[in-house]
Formats: sequence, C-alpha cells, structure tokens
Amino acid sequence: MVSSTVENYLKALYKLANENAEVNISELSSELEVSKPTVNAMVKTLQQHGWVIYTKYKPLKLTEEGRKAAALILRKHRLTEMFLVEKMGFGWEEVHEIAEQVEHIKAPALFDRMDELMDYPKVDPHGSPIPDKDGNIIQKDSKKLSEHEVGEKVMLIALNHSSKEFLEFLDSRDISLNTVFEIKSVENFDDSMVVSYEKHPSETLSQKVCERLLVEKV
Amino acid sequence: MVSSTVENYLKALYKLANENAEVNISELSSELEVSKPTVNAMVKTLQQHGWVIYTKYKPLKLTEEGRKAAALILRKHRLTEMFLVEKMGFGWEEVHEIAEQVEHIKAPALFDRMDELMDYPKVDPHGSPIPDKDGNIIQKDSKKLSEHEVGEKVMLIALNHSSKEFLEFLDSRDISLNTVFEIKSVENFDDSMVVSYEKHPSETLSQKVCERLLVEKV
DNA sequence: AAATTTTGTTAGAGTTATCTAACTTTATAT
DNA sequence: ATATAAAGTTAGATAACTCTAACAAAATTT
Ligand SMILES: [Mn+2]
Ligand SMILES: [Mn+2]
Ligand SMILES: [Mn+2]
Ligand SMILES: [Mn+2]
Repeated sequence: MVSSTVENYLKALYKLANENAEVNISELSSELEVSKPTVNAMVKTLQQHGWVIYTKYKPLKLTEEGRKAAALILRKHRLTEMFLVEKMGFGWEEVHEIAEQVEHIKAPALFDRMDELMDYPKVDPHGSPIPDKDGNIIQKDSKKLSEHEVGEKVMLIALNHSSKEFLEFLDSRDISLNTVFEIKSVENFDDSMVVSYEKHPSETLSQKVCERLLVEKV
Repeated sequence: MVSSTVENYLKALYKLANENAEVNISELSSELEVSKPTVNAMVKTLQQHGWVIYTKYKPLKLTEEGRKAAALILRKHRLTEMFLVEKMGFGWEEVHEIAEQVEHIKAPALFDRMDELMDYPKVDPHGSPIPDKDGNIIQKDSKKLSEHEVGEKVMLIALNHSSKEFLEFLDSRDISLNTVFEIKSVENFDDSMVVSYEKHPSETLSQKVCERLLVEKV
C-alpha cells in the first residue's frame, strides 16, 4: 500500500507540474522541505509506480497515471475540507491541516459518502475544483484581481494560495467566495487597489492580496 | 510525535490489561500479529513514554498515564464510529476499519466537534463507552445474555466482540442495541437459547452468540 | 528432579524515509 | 572558452519498524 509519505511527494509533484509542466528535483526538494538526495531516492519509487518519467539529470515528467493518482488524493483532500466547513462548522482557515492528514485514509466509501451528503460539490472551501472519481478535474478559468481594471465588477471565485494567515486576513475584511468587488482605483506606485463590496464602500487591497484573489467578471 | 504504530501497541496493551491486569509479551504479540522480538523492542518505546512498567522477563504493567493515553485514542476511535453511523449513515459493521485509521489523526478540534455535533454521546455504535476528554471512562455493568435465565426480560446494551461477521449476523436477525429479549428456553445440550423480541416471536441463538450479547435486566 | 514446553531476549538483517558530505554533471557568467 | 554556480547523484549513516534464527529463562509436565 502506498504510504502517506509517497502520496505527499506525488501531490507536490502534481502541484509543481501544473505550474511548469517539467519539474526539477530542486523544486520538489524546496516545496517539501527535504534534501535533494531524499527526493532523488523517492523519485525512483514514484517511477516504479509509473507516476513519473525519470532519466538521470533530466527534469521530471508526471505521467497520465501519476496525474490521475494525484487528482484522487486531491479529491479526498478537498472533499474533506468542504465537509469540515459545510457539515461540521469549521472555518475555511482551519481545515487544510486536518485534510492534510485525512487525505491519506484508505476508505473510498468515506469520501464517496461525504460527496453524496454534500450533493457532489464542484469546489472546495477555497474555490479549488474537486476532481471526480475518475480523477477528472474541471479548472474554471479565472484571472487574478490584479489583472483587472478600474470600473470592472468581478466576483471572487477562488484563491491562489490559501495560507491560514491570508484566510484570516480575508475574514477580517469580510471577504469570502462570491464577494463582488467593484474596482474603484489602482495606485500606480504600489499596484494596490481600492475596491468596494457589500458593507465595505472603500477598502484598499495590496498588490500581494490582489494577486491571490481569483475572480471572474460579472 | 507518537506514530500510529506506537498508538496501536498502546491500544492493544490497554485492551489486554482490561482482561488481565498483567500482560505478557506473547499476548501482545499474538493480539497484534507481530513477532515477539518486535513487541520486545516496542515495549521499550512504550516504557520511554512512561506508559508501561517493564522489567526483563516480567509481565507488563500499564501505568496510569498509559491508561489515560490509551483511553484518549479509544475516545477518538469511538467518537469516529458514532459519527460515521449517526451523522453519515454508515452501518455499524462498516465503521471499525475506518475508525482504526481516523483514530490516529492529530486534530483535537475534529473530535471535539464530532462530540459536540452528536451532543456528547456516552457509547459508540457497539455499546462501548466513549471516554471523556480527560480519559475517564464509565463502564456500564452488564452481563452476558448467556448468564441469564428462562423468563427474564433483558435489553441489549453492548457487544462483547464486534467483528463484521457477527454484526452482519445480528443485522440479519434484526437485532440492534436496545432490542429487548424475553428468554423462552435454554437448551441444556448446547446452551443455545430460544428468545423472542419485536417481530421475532421465536429465534434460536447459539451459545457463542449469547456470550457476545451484553444485556441488562428491564 | 529432570525433561519439555512456553516465554522472553539478543543478534543480525531488511525496508522506508531521512540526513550530510563529497562528487559529478549541467547551466550560467565572465 | 573557462570559471563559477546550480543542480543532481552517490555514498554512508541514522531512526523506526519489522523479520528469522539462536539462545536463555521461566513455567509446566512427567
Ligand atoms: Mn487544502
Ligand atoms: Mn498530506
Ligand atoms: Mn471499533
Ligand atoms: Mn489504529
């Protein structure tokens, strides 16, 4: 049976492959905060599972089977997060750590039941898509808030990175998924934006924040 | 952090200590289906945690701290089982395997939330008591059905052993917790009992079954 | 009391997952 | 083109958890 350690490497590889197609040992090493020799050894395990194509000194390529296996772990992670929020009353900033553990549980029925009880949600509490049982994943196309212009009205549909600190910042400003922003102005100096949204007639968001908010035009 | 392997040894030790007070390496070895040298090594780890008193060639004694640590794992196991049955619609025969994994998750808030959502249940789906947050456990006193006599009316409050096969047998006879039996007769030859209960005017239960049903007089 | 069986320990080894140190290969800069 | 830096690999070690084989101690039987 695949250990949670191996599953975490696969997940990290999947994440990096979504950003770059080809992935370096070094990237995986810093993503997972383990040494390069450790990654080097683990890559051989991933290869034995048919999840990665590996040739000495060449960048790693995730295979289709690897992509699917990773998506099925993400499915468990995201169903868990959604279940914790929707059915158990946790805040969106509390669920990632728990899901990081629960995603390794080998009990398909548990996750299918969560799925059913929530009536087959399409996204997790942070707006990330939930892969289906075959590992298919529908990525809604969205743009960063920072790429939009003054006067546009956009709705928050997902987050780019979702650290606890960032989520708590959003909570403090009453920003949640589906919040509709109107862009009032963009500061040339630091690319910060002034936006308005329900109950907040004027709020300034730093560029860092605007890059992490994925929105679609309304 | 304590690994799930170590936690499983502690649980097994707790279980055996409840039956015998003193526990042998051999007993643990067969309970967990690992070799005796493996147990011998692990006992030294348990000792380092202060969970067991160990002297070469002497039987093991669970310490008070060990008892408490074990009870807290059992708490997570049983809350999980109850949650799966009460809130997620699983059958009582499906939940043990899942709980065996979930009990190792390090997220106190998850289990406290389950507890709260179920309004602090006292027993799991098999009638076993759920320890409180301090590891205190209230064992309801009950007798085996086999120890009762003709004419008595008793209610099923817990199960002695709860293998999937046994639970499925009970399902097939519509026997569940709180079922009230009236003992119609006891067969001297094989100690089987004929009982009646709701919708079952006459059902024969083997001695093996009667020994696994924990009941109290009504 | 001696023999036998059961129980427990030690020794030695394998697997997984990790590290550091040293080296090699590839990429980048001068 | 050469030097330097970055990336990748190999070697060797450690910790956790497991095994089998061999031996020692304790308990049981004869
Ligand atoms: Mn997450
Ligand atoms: Mn994880
Ligand atoms: Mn159980
Ligand atoms: Mn377990």
